[in-house]
Amino acid sequence: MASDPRTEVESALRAALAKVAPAQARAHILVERPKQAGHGDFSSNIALQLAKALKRNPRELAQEIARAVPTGAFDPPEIAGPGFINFRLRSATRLAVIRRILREKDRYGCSASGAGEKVQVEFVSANPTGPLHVGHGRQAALGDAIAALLESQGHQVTREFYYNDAGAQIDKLAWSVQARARGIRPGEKGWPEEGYAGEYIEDIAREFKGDANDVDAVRRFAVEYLRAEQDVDLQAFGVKFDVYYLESSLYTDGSVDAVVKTWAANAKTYDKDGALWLRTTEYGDDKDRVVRKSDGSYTYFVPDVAYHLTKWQRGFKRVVDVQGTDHHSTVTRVRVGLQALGAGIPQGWPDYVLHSLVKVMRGGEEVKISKRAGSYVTVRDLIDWVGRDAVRFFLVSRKADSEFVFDVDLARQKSDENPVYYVQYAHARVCSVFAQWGGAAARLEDAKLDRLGGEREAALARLLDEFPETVANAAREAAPHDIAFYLRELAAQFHSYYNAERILVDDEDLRIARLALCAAVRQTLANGLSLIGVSSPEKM
RNA sequence: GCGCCCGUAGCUCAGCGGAUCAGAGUAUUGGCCUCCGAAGCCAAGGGUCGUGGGUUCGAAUCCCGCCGGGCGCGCCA
Repeated sequence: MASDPRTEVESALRAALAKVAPAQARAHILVERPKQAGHGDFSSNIALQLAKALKRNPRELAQEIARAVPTGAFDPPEIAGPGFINFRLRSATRLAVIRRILREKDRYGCSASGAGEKVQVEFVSANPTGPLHVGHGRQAALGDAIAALLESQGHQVTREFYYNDAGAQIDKLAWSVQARARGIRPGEKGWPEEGYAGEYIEDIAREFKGDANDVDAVRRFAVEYLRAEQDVDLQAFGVKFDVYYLESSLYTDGSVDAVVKTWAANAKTYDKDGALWLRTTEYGDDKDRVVRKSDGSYTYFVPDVAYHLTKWQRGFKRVVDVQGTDHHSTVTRVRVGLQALGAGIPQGWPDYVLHSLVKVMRGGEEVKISKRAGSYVTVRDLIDWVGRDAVRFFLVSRKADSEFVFDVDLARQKSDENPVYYVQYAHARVCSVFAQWGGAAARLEDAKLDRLGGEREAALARLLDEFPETVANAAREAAPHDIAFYLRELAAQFHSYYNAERILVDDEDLRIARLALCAAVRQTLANGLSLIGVSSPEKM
């Protein structure tokens, strides 16, 4: 079976290089996809890279390499600009991707490069002290998409949610609910200091039927209540977790104590001011960190390290933690704490995807509060305002570390100009053409693809061929926004094609060929949308 | 003050292991439905890529300074 076009170009260049410049035969060959169709299907700057080392004029060198390239899948390459070698595929080579997509179906874009390796994506990890906020929404959209991307590359992925069910924040929650159950309102005498003032506290207090004096019972009820509520929201968002990991379990099963003992055994700790300290400065931290406070309790990062140790012990060679940038100081500490265990964990492990916060704009103003949560906009608010698909598409269409302004009016009132509808519409349009055609899909297998000689058809095939490497790259970089941008581009190319050419023409061979191309577009759109958790409607 | 991140069209953002990288969407303006869905297409205007240096044959992209913004700098989580 023929390899894909990119590989053909790479190996052809490699062969040419062996002849022209044997000393550089092992040089890294970068093959790019030119943005302008006029520059062909693939392009390499190898002559520019090697010109200096070989003391050659780059254009002449390029010329020589180009002449030495074995052709077959493409036309003889051309030299352009300062010394680029541009490759134009033969039409049949380029269009072969259509048959590949129709054959691979929903596996198109997948690969086996992950080889079943266990990886974990931890995201959301919201403590059950209130409804999920928009930041959690961004994490849910990012984390779920990153997990799907890793799955597509053959990894065995675990989606995990970690939460603190027993700390000081939870006590605050319990006291707030308890006060509310006793009829005390926020700010009144007897209201806990920095208590939670949202309307949901009142709901929980009203639902609680036990003894309000039993703060443990109140706590259990409130945690259970909020966990259930968060699950409802996550379900509405289309996100499922494989594992919910409780921080409290790390204390009860001895993991936390074990971590501290290991540090001590490794001589990484010392006593000072009645507290126990970890020598994190040995690993580049600004200053040493307290492990056990003078009151005997542990600081938060100890269970954090214990938790990550369990991830390592559970066999996850790659772990991606999705968190807000406000947690970036924990990155160093967790990694350092793991190093100090001497467990053979790599220095840069785990990976972190840190996202900036989301600012919600509506009616030209920033929305800072919601009725239910009090001090912030919730995931539920966003879903109610613009729908799940739009929320998910919007929240993954930006790099994680860029601040994101979520314009509710753009996503809602002008829904026809919303990028998610633009992409979905392309999908629905193809479906509509097929509905009108009414033929059997099997007929597409024999499509005479050589009938597709148009420039727009070539452009579409080129773009379709890029999908697998786009997915692989997005998975490697944990960057779902690449998929969102790809989808918009593919939808644009398709809409343009659709407006320029009629699909259901009288010429049967041409009609079937065009339908095959459309089917490939539809499949690729659906595969991409699925990766970012957005539906592919057949009608809109 | 220190650390990390970010400054690219009016607005929201891609591109940043250098070249074929000045881009998309939106907004504005002008065209396109007796014909597969106009939730669409075609076209125009709009940016010295925050700023000043440096490295390079070549910098939005790499390095340094400065300015502006975000986040973090607890025996809080």
